[in-house]
Amino acid sequence: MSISDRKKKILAAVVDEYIRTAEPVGSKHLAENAGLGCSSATIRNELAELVSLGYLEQPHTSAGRVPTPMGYRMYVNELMQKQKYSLEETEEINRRLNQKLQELDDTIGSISRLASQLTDYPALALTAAAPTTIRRFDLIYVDANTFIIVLMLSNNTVKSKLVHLPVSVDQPLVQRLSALFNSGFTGITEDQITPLLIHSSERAADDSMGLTAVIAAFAIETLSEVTAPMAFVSGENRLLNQPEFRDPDKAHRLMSYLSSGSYILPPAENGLPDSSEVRVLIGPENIAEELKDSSVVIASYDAGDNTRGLIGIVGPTRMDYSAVASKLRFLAANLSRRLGSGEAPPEGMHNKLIIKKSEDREE
Amino acid sequence: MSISDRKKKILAAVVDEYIRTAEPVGSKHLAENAGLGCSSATIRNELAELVSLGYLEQPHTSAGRVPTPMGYRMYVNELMQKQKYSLEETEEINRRLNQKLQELDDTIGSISRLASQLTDYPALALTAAAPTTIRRFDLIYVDANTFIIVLMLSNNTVKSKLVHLPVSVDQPLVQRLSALFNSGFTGITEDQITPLLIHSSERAADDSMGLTAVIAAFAIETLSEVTAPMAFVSGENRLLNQPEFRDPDKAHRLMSYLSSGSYILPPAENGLPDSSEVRVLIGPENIAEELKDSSVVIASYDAGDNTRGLIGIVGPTRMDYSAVASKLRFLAANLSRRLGSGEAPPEGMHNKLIIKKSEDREE
DNA sequence: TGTTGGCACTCTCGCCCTCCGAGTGCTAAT
DNA sequence: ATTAGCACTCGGAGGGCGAGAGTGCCAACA
Repeated sequence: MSISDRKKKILAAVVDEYIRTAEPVGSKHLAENAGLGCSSATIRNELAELVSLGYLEQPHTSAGRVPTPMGYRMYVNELMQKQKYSLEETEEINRRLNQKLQELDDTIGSISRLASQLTDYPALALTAAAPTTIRRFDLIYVDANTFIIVLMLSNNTVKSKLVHLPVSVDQPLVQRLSALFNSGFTGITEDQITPLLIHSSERAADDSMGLTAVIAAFAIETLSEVTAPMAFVSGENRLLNQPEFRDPDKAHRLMSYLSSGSYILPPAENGLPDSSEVRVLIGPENIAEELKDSSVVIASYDAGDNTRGLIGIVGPTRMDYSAVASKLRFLAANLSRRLGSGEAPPEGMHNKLIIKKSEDREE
Repeated sequence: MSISDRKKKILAAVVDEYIRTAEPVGSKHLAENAGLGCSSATIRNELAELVSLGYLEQPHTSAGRVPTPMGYRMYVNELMQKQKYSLEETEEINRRLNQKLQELDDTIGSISRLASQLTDYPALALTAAAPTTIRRFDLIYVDANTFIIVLMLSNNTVKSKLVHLPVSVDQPLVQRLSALFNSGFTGITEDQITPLLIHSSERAADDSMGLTAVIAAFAIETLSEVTAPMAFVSGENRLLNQPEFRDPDKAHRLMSYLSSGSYILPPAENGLPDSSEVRVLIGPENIAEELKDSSVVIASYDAGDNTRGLIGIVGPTRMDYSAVASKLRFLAANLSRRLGSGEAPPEGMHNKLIIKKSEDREE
């Protein structure tokens, strides 16, 4: 069912105003400021209808109107004007994105921090699990009791580890193991590394000291670490800026849910949506009980290596959807461009001589 | 100046009770529950004196007494009874410590999370900067456009990185560079890697493609990363459990200070105290304005490699000093035992076949 | 001299009540 | 269909009141 054009205008004005002020908005105020050419009485009539249609509600008789989740939904779907960035803002975000990405480790954490700083809401970042294999295996002999394991993974990262041994090994054994793992353990996923495979390798290498097991364990651990979905939340405390979270208990409930790191996305979103579209989950549309009266805005980006990452912003239902959505869209698009696309990730920028470490944190 | 024995008992009782209830404590209540054999009137007299001595104060006439920072200081220095753990608790902490340390990366984060969980206050973890050098350099040739840099550091960790090149290199060059770096760049600290050194190496290696600069940049970056003091905060939201932070603004101020990651320790503590003693900073003893009416409990531990780490707990001045201090002491002692002590860190436990990943997060 | 019970006093907190104003719904006029 | 006017409603701020907790002081007592 469609509603009149003027109703839409009024609804949009109500949502905009409520987002700005967090206070129920009345007919008179609307008539004066919203610039639609009619009097407060007319608007009152329209408002009454919007209430009975379910788009608005009144906290109590004779307070102004407040959008319902359905009202927000309509706003997000049809009425919201997409925000464009000025050149300076774009510049600013880009600059900070660059800065963040230079701190190459903990990328996911930086992204979520950046998103939170930009929007002034709590942010979360997730990465999906992606099947990863070992592409290359190296063992570096250091001394009789020490060697280094170096794994090059199919996602073009390298993991390494120092191993101290209670027993001593000789260089030939290390080389033998290296060759063996390179042929037997590359190109397979974590669950293909079976005890059987380990055992047979052990015999093939003539390894009586359990080295094989140690190396295999590191391989398994590394793969499971890389494969595991990761979650990161930051800026939880920004919730306290929002009037709807002035109640410390309420704030605490949501904050500890957020930092618990266990999000439940609605089934539809579960597979980390492919499109670079921004999704909005309003109040009861969320599955998690703790989010039932909050909203979440999610964007996904191409993290390279067939993986999609996800950035989300959490806030009250009265969230500035327009601003948040466009910021998230921008961020996701840029991340995709930088991280994603094809086999060879743009290592280029890491190769440059980057000495200065940026030390800025939140605020 | 020393105070009478009974005054001390009473002061201790007041602090204990106030820590428990967060409410001013009155003479009658004290007479009935604190088990010192005298009447409320006597206690009133003593309380009045304690007030004039500066150990206690009254929020207003005819409310109970509340400890002043000076009162807490006395409590912490002399009156507080050190809490002993039951066997089960010790067991429990040990179990979780084991679990945490198995997730070998992000140790500092895990420690702070664990501390926060144990105490139910926000926790922070810091590591001091320690001079670190490169002990060994390896370059692994992958293909004409790709090689891996592997650095073994003086703190017995290994860092590695994949480098993609726009130009192609041959294996001999890579080997030449490897040898060169091994002789020229090991055993020196970050600031000894000068442009001059890089330049002369470049010529020595006959490297016309700037590879030397790339590798040197990684060395510098890695060293500065490892050397840099790190900070980590977790459980900020637990502040909201404390009645003194029911005011969202107050809570927000402190929380955002905490997550800003810039602590200022009093000069005395600045060098990360050597002793494994636990320090308590009460209210105004803190330098940072934001901490003036909160307290911080700090313990330091031997993180190996001549580095000391620091764990801190932040809470209201009415903090359960006794419990927090003993938990922190226990944690620090255990960490020292596991991480610290001498040249060869106990890698042993990492060598074991650890496959199960623990997935618990906060709460 | 130190301790105790008694008593009047003080101050906060929670409660209720009232009043004010913003905003509504309805009706009659345009 | 829109508007102006009007009576009505309801939440929130502000003021007054009473209860209760806790004190300080005093006089009596060991």
